[in-house]
Amino acid sequence: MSTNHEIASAFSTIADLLEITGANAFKVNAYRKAMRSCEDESRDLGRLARENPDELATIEGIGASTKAKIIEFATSGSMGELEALRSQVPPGLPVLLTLAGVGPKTVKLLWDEAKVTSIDDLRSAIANGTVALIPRMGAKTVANLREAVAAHDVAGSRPTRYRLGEAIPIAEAFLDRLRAAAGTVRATFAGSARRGRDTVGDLDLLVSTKDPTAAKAAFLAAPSVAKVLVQGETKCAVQLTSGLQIDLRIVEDGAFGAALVYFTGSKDHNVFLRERAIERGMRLNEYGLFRTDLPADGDSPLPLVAAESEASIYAALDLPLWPAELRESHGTDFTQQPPALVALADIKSELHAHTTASDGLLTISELARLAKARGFHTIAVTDHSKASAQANGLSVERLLQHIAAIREAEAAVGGIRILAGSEVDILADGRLDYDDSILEQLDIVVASPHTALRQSSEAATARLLAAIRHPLVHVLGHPTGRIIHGREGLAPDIAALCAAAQECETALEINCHWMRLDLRDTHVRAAVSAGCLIAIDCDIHSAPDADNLRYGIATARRGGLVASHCVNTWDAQKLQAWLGRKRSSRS
DNA sequence: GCCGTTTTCGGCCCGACTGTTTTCAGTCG
Repeated sequence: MSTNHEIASAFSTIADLLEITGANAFKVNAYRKAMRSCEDESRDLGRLARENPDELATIEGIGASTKAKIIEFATSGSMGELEALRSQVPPGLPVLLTLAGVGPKTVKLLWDEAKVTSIDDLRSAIANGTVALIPRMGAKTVANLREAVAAHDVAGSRPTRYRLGEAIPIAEAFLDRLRAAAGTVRATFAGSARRGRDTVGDLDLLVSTKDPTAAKAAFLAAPSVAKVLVQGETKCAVQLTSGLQIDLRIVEDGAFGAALVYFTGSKDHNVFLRERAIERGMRLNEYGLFRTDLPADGDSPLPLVAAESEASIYAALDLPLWPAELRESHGTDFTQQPPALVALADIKSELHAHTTASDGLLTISELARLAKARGFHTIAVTDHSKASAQANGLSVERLLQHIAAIREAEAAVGGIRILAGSEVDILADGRLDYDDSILEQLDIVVASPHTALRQSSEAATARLLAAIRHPLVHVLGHPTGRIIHGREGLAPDIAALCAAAQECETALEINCHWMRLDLRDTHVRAAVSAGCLIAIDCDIHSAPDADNLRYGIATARRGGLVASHCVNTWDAQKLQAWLGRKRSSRS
């Protein structure tokens, strides 16, 4: 676990323990906000605390107290406050907060009234009737608790997050159902999926309709629904057989924009918008933006200012419309004009793709036709190098034959530039898997780490810096090698990589596969602020992989990337010039 | 605990649904 995650986790635990002990709710919130900021910070907080501690207080949500705790953790490896709280609360108690429908008040009640200090205690107390004797614990609540404990036994205590590429297709299947329902006007997904986060805790769907009953019925009747969690007039929630929760909000079409703002979040961004509304004598909720500063007129409704579109609401709050992917709290000044983010339609080339020569499923020609069909002017064939034996990596002899085959295919297919390239392994010590004399014969070199992905941060930094600075390397492929929910990957000094990449004009890759998304959003933000070039590539092994582009775009947008710094948006001439320039600058 | 061109003290978003109650507390997003 990275230092940032350890610190975030400590703040999260402090928040949980404070909540159970009945501390001020705003204090609890402050720790939760500090937790999110630590998770989203691209710099290493341990290093920052030791080398430049004053910087800590400039991070959104970090003040004097949390700054001191970060420094304490960085120097001593623990937090006194956390240990003190732990001594007051039985260790098995915070886990109860993960039970569905159980919050801090319920945990405290169970602890005080039934001496429950763990899931096992709760299970026994339900079974022997102790829980039913507690005030406000009716039959229904006890049954819900029993069910929550059973669900916990199946799923484990960790709330599962779902990878974006797993969740989006499910969302779209539900949207198809909703759009087919009578009366539906608009339907879309919102929440963290719309913000393009690499994983989502649940899915949030929004529908505007003239027939709420039909929308609700279509939603609840979906075949993958295992359990209905909530069903009201405007709000429903279900759990799928996979465990994924889907929330649906039903509104009139006139309120679609307000509901979309509310349901897209982030939570912190909603708070920001609502506070800004208050400052201007208005109130923002999911139904619209309303004036509250006019003389009260009995029971008449508040005058509506804006509701039908997101743009109208932002405009009425004197704000430019911010793209969903940037609606997070990173100390962003939302009164400023947002960057013109790179979009799917801007992408004109794919620079990382495999063929049957190594571990891909497509031939060179099939790959080229796929890229051509997408309107790309260039596709790079970058099969694995010899060290990736498990991926049928190419020996030098096979690579040379492959280059010739690529030239032939380019002539045969026509109408698209096919670059002869390689995804060359970066060996553990930073050397590349082919000699320079071989690499020189290629049009493009993507250098990627595939092995030794557990080496130290220092070793990883040195290894990747060597590749970035290598004069024959154009792109650093999936720089950390992480697999979401699979492996952590390398933890290099991202700032150092970005500085070198900017200097050498080496592009850092955003690998679009939803299991990778590497670089991740926080890294892209660091790369963007360093002025780096970014490659957004699908690492195509089979035709459907090309559809992952949207996930890489989402990650790029979260990082604030504009088209001009994304090499895949360049026209063929500019791309070619960059590929050649790197070579000619070789000393 | 954080934050600040009206504030260094006194605020801190807003509403739906559920279950248990006869008006509301707790949870969730």
